[in-house]
Formats: sequence, structure tokens, C-alpha cells
Amino acid sequence: MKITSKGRYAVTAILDVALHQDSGPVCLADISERQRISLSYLEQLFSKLRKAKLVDSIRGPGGGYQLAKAAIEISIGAVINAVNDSVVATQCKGDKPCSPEGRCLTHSLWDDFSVKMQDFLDSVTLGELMQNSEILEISQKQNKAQESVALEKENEIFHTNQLS
Amino acid sequence: MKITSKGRYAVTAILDVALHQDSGPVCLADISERQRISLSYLEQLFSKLRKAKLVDSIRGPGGGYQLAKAAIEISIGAVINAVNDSVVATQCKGDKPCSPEGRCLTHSLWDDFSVKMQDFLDSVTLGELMQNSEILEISQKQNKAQESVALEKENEIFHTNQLS
DNA sequence: ATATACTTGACTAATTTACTCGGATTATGC
DNA sequence: GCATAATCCGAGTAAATTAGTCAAGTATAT
Repeated sequence: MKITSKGRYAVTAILDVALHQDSGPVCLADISERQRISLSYLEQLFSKLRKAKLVDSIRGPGGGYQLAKAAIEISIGAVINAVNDSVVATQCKGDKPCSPEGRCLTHSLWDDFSVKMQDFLDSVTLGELMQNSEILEISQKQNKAQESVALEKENEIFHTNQLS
Repeated sequence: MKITSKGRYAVTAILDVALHQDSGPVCLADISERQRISLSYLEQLFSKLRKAKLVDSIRGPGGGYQLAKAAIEISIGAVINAVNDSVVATQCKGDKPCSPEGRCLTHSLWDDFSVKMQDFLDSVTLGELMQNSEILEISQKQNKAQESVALEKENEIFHTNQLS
């Protein structure tokens, strides 16, 4: 399990698909422009996302990518695993302990943690993030609406409501 | 926030200190031998761990490193952050939205996730991992004890208990 | 047909990782 | 005080990874 900017690119890119697929397949050129990720790099990432069955591709004009399942069923962990090359599994496993005293123990401790982290990453889904954001966005819009109303009343409330 | 094998090296190394510091300061040469990490690389890692006030150093013969606080107060997140160079913060923050439509939104979604992950990493401590492992170790010893008993009975139970 | 868009593979600059080397500093025990 | 054990420190480097380019395809809608 590795988490680098490559994973961030993949997650933001697939999130872009999730956010825009209502109006049909999302093509990489659009994602490239919106997210400022190079087209060729997106091609590499989506090739892996497709092989991991996280997105479906539609070729030809008007084509692009769609989520292969509901956003709530796609975990961040799956996206990140998809774009990272399979780990070399340099750690020893439970069955074949590695020789130097103390090493196997720390390995198993790291494995403990590794499993916890994987569980965490698998528990967060694109859908969940999108929901949070919608709430956030709505509340921001509400704030803005209130703000413009508030501006008119500014002088009246300015000194009476500093703590909100 | 980045999670790579560098972080794993740091965590296993500081875990090694935690596991062996009962008998005085733990020197890097011992960690190097036990964990098969090059001495010079350990020096770099512990330089950062020390600057992050996660370990204390004792120089001279018989010296080495000790945890700067209780294992239960040292989070995996702190260890990983300590050894990774400070992130360039290429993402836009809430106050200064980045221009292309859709980009800022996906950035804030990623930030949502980033905060969740940081919280998770901060919630797991060295002490917690060590406790789990002690339980694991004890249960393994018990298993081994049972196994040697079981070996004597092997022929009797071999065909009657395949599914356990 | 033709333009659109995915598909694939080879190649590359920049960055990071993991490591080496050489030395300097500090503390201990004889 | 001197050898030794250990941390400190910085420069340098080969290998790996990242992020990207380029070029040649294939499938499909109009």
C-alpha cells in the first residue's frame, strides 16, 4: 500500500468523472483541462482503472469514461490500489519467518497496521466524499446568500454579533 | 501526506527501539542488523525523528536512541510525517480557489479525504500496535504448545478434523 | 469518410529513494 | 589522555518511480 501524488491524481480524476457523468460519458480531454493533468498521464491512469473494473470506456465521438458501479461502491483504497503497481511483498508472511531476531516481529506489527490502513481506505467511498461536499456546498451557498442579506444590515449587526 | 516504503522503514525502526529500550538505549548498528536497514539510512531517518522530538539520542559508547515519550503517545502519522519532507501544498486552500471549473471542488473533496486519513494515522499509536502484537504472540505460543501436543495425537485426529 | 476518442507501447526528464563515503563531535572506560 | 563507541552532518550517487511526451493504432458516431 502506497499513497503518493499518483493516487491523488487518480482519485481526483475519477471524482471528476463521478461529478460530470450525469450528462453522458466524460472524455479525458475534459478531465485534463479541468484538473490540469496531462492527457497522456490520464490515459495511463484510466487504463489501470479500467482494468480494475472501476470505470467503463466508451469509444468514438461522444465517448469517454463512466463509473463501472455506483460511486458509493467505489472505495478510495480500490482506486489507489488500481494505479499503484502491485507491491513486491518484500515483507515476510506469517508462514515463513525471516531470520534476524526481532525482524519478523516488527514486520508483523507493520502488517497489523497495514491491514488497518487498508480497511480504512476501503471504508471511504467516492460517494461518501461527494455527499459531504454537497452538504458543504449547500451550506456555503447558504452562507453566501445570508452574507448578501447581511451586508445590507451590516451596520446594524456589526457590533452585536461577532461570535457566531 | 505520503505513505511509501520510507515511512515503513521509519515505523519499523522506531518500533525496534520501542521493543528493545528496556535494556537501555538502542544503537543504530543493532537496528541495522535486526531490521536489515543500512546504517547511514537509519542515521538520516533518526535525524528527522529526533528533530520531530519523537526520539532522544544519547551519544558516546553505550549510547543510542530512546523514545522521547510513551509508545502510546507516538502516532504512526507523526512518525511518517517526520521522515517525509514537508509537502509542497500544491493544492488550493479554501480561501484561494483555483480557476478551472471543477478543479477546486475535486481539490476540496481530496482535502476532505486527506483530513480523514491524517486523523486515522494519528489515531494509531506504536503502543497500540505493540499491545496487539503481545496478544498475538501469546496466542501463537499457545498455538505452538497445542501443536506439539497435537502432534502426538496426529494420527488419531488427522482425518476427523480437516475443517478447523 | 472523417473526426472523435479510447488503446497501447516505447521513450524520457525530473524527482525521490535508499544508500555510500568521509569526516566531525561527544562520551565512556581503561 | 587515548582508544573506542556511538551519534551527528553533508556531499554525492545509482536505482526506482513519477509524470509526462510521442507516435501509431482501433472503434464508433455522424
